[in-house]
Amino acid sequence: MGRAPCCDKANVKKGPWSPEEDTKLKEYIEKYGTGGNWIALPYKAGLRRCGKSCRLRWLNYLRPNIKHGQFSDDEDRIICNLYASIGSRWSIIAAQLPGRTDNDIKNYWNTKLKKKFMGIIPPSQMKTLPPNFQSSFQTASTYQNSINFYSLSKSPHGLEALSIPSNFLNSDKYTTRSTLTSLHESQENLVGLMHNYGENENLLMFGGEPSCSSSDGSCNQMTYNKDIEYECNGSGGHHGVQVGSESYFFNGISENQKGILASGPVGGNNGWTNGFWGENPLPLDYGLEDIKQLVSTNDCSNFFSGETKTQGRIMYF
DNA sequence: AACCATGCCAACCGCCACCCC
DNA sequence: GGGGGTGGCGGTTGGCATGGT
Repeated sequence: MGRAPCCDKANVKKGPWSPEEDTKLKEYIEKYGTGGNWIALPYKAGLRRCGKSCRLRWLNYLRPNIKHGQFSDDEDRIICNLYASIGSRWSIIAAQLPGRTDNDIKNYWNTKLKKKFMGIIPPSQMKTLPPNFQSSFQTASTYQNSINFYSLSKSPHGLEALSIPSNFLNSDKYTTRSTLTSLHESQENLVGLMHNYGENENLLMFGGEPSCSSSDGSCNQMTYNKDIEYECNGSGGHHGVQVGSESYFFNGISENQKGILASGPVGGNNGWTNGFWGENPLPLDYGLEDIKQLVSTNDCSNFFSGETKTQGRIMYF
């Protein structure tokens, strides 16, 4: 026996709202409020709509001070920063943008921002890449100037922004726009460097054989797997942790902003790492306190809801 | 002009957490 | 304590608009 529906599906109207329905709903809520019960509201307001539909219509369109239309550069930046930090928690992101709804931001991200910051590699550059990486990889060649690593961890430090010095990178490796290997090696160096941060449980690990996977066959997303073994610093001091196969997603390329956002499982269930590095990385300067609070109140092993916990992600900005 | 592909966004669906009885 | 009802959320879909061939 399935779950009881929230309304009588046979007798409710679906689809776009008419101006008359909008007026009815708006007038009712302005006069009586929601009464804390959306399910009963449509009946009281004389609407043949599901309560959930009324709620959505009010929250996303009818309520006062809703902002529609063009997103500003500031809003873009905030969305990207927060997405980089907390993922697709649209309601939390929307809370940082007065007048914007989670649905609006979600649509905006999915239709525009994602493409803006995770664009497809131009065909001219694709030729320069090894076949396996074509349409997946722009290479790390332009990211060498500085590295910033933002970590989210379960450590007592909570959220930390770690600046990694530019001389960390071997510029020879990083200035050749060639293969995944150079990036791979640099990333392994990064792991070593992160390792040196001592108390943190945070580590970032890359490696192994790339493979292309994409639901639409366009191959603009690549999964990168490897059986790996590495050490991390746990709360009890240094100890070795062996980890099985790990996957990272490479989600496209952008010419506009250079950098990488990465996240991945660390030490089994011991932590979760999420980071961004690159040239002129977006400053993580907005909503940091909010994020800190989120981190402090959330189990970071579940921080990326909906993600397979054994998988990580990489995105290009 | 007609057809097709793509973009966009409002709305829906289903899951889950929370609250109250 | 637990079970049902509800709200909230994120993912997905459907249909209209626009652009390209």
